[in-house]
Amino acid sequence: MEGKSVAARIHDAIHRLTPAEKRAARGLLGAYPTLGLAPVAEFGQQAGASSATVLRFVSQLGYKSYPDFQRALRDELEERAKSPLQRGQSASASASDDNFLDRFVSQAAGNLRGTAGLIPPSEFEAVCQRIAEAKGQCYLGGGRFTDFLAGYMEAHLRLIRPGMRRFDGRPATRADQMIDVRPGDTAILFDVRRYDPSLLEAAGELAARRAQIILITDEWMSPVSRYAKLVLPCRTALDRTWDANGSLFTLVEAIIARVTELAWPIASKRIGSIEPGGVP
Amino acid sequence: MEGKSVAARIHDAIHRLTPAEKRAARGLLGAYPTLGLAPVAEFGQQAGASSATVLRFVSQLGYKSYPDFQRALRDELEERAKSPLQRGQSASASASDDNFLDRFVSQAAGNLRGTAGLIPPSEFEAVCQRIAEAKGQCYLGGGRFTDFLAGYMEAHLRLIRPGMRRFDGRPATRADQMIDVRPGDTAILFDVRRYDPSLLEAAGELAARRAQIILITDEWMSPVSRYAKLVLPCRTALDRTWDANGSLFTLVEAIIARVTELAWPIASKRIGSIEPGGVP
DNA sequence: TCAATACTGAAATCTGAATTTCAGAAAATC
DNA sequence: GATTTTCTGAAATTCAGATTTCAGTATTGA
Repeated sequence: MEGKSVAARIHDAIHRLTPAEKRAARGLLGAYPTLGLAPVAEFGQQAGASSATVLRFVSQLGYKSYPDFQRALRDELEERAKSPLQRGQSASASASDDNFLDRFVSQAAGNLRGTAGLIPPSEFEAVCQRIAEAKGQCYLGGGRFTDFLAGYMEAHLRLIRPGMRRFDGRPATRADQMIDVRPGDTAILFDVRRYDPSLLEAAGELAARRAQIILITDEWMSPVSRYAKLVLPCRTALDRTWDANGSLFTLVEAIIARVTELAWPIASKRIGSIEPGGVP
Repeated sequence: MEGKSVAARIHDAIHRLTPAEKRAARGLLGAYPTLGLAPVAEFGQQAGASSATVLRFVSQLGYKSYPDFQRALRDELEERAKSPLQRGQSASASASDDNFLDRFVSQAAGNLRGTAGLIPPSEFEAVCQRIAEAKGQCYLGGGRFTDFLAGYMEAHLRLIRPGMRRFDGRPATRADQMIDVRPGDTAILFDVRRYDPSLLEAAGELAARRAQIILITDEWMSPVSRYAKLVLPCRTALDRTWDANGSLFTLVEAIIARVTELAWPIASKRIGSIEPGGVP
């Protein structure tokens, strides 16, 4: 009884319902689930029944209160949003059936699109400008796996601006590097679940030293966000055991590209001085 | 101003928001639109802000009350439910116009799709099986930037199978590690342009020692392919100065996922012995 | 036709959620 | 480093919406 969808409960209960209650049921099924998320009075009006009737209807469904019923609807909605395959079953189902790579890739593409929706353009822009300004030092660090993203990012940004530094190795050595951190410095941290406690600690220390923290994380939001000035959350969910960090990687590349654009006057000189052939 | 989606209003307003209000904004974007349909108190708690802050956030968005804001969300939801087919075009058409991140991301998604088309399923499968078999050693290495991909891949595969080794550091030290290579070993090499001459050299050496080379490269095909048994080319083209390696990264994750699947009987034991909590 | 019963919605009540206030904390500015 | 300003959440207040009551209306069965 507990884990049943509201729609299913309606179907179970419909024969027990009185005429006015049935109107409520029909109304809800017709505008599902939005009508149920409205206040009782509106629900009633839309469905052609009184508030009292709607309430009786909801209680017939087995919910002990109207808010309780609404919570169930919200949970359902959330559930549906999370599952990656709610639309286009025919198209994607046939394509994905046999081919692992195709299926994986289309999920990754979905995460990418989701990420673009999750990050406000102005937030992205603010991050890039902060990096391109090249004021003070810019530190980078990540967790067990994400550390490689930090490394990749550093390898690129190093070419573009001075003052890039990476927290290398284990928490122990981190403390040494902290002493150099000064107010106004920037720190780019990567943290996805399961979130790294030592990184949280490091973030606290950085915040205490007035460094501005840029956090790149997943949709469940690392606790580091507490200390971060700017947060870029990425969609990483996958229908398998582990999450996928591809969206973080692409975000990193987007940042690199944008920062390069912004800092071009300086960057072009730096790059030119390294690669005598010039820039392709 | 009237007919604007809530998400759009958030994007407009986000730079005016205070830190705590931004937490509310991100919380909502992360669980859109369900969180906004919950009572203020719950919204606040979920997003890590107080009710008062959530209210201020909502009013920044231009709604004169919380119920008013919720009505807007419900209307949007209803709208979306009514027209199941014309999602996307209005959103993506206007978005790609001015928005750097969206544009970048949609190119990256295109590369992803292109990559799936470029790689024959059988080739992909062969690579994964080769790795999952776990016969002999498996070496990893890459160029200046792609080395981080090798690192990322190793960090994961290390959990799944024994015998993972990474070529660390500069060409000089590489020679040392070569002496351990035996016939039947596997080497996974990453090489995108401009192709790394030292990697080509290493590949030659590996081939001479009868190691089987798996090459992950771009669509212009590294010269290493000369020595490789299996080649996975990825689309990396971009309409800007540099190429994007996001598709390589996602390919790496796809391989990891598939290998995990194939090697599950062994992998689950290994992982269980490291993380006492077991696999999520 | 007349009870007897079930159903319904208007109005009263009452609970719980939205809103406002305010004092302390944090950040920015000088 | 001190001062001003802004930001924030806890607590008080207000208000809207959920719940209950009850009288009127429809329905059923004799």
